[in-house]
Amino acid sequence: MRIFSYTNMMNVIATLSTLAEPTRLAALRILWDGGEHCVCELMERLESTQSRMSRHMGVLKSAGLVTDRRDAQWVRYRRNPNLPPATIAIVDAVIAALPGQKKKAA
Amino acid sequence: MRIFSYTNMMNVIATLSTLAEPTRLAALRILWDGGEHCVCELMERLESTQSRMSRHMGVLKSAGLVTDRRDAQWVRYRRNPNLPPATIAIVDAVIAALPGQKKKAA
DNA sequence: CCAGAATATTTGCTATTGCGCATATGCGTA
DNA sequence: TACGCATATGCGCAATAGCAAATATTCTGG
Repeated sequence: MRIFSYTNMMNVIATLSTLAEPTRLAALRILWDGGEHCVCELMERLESTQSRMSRHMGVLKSAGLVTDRRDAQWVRYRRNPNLPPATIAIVDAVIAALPGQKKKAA
Repeated sequence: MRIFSYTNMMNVIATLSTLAEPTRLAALRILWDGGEHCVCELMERLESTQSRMSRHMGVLKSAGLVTDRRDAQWVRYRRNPNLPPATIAIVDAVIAALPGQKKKAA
């Protein structure tokens, strides 16, 4: 396993493994709207634990998918505005594959 | 972690974790052309081991991404022709994100 | 039936991942 | 400074994934 141009292939792999976790994917989906969301909000909406949520956000962050900003006692996370198009395409496709939140039909 | 409509979300997660492995992703990329490829070929091209390659192909298969067919002493794998569009979109995006094999420019 | 090629699978092992719990840290206010 | 809220992190644990080596299985040709 040394032939492919790992240099970059591994970035893709990293992105994929980051996405391949329910809580993380759900969080990213929420952040994908571009807005800011604090850990506490995500925690509530995803019925997760403080430590778990924080940890997962850390993973998303170190994968470069999201950005954080300290605002008083909160930390606001949001979708990294500088993602490479290829990465955006992947996340878009993944989120599109998720079951929608079923708005009521007309 | 019980609120989201897991039923289907987990399928996406499964697909993602399947893709999140270098050897598997590289193999799928090869199979993505729609043609048939035996394990021995993949093994060679990816510089992998017999057991490793076989196992990874098994994972791709049980994830529903590929199909296999026995042909004499070989087993020919190929991209599952009946993938749901959403899955195809994901794999397309992922493969597009991989470093290309650099054809010589004009 | 036998030998050999191509695949699959079992086994034992190591590394990684996700979790909960407890604790630490940053920040605002009294 | 002390307290409380929001978030991060250290730690030990259980489950999972991936690997190599050995063995089993399937099929072909003789």
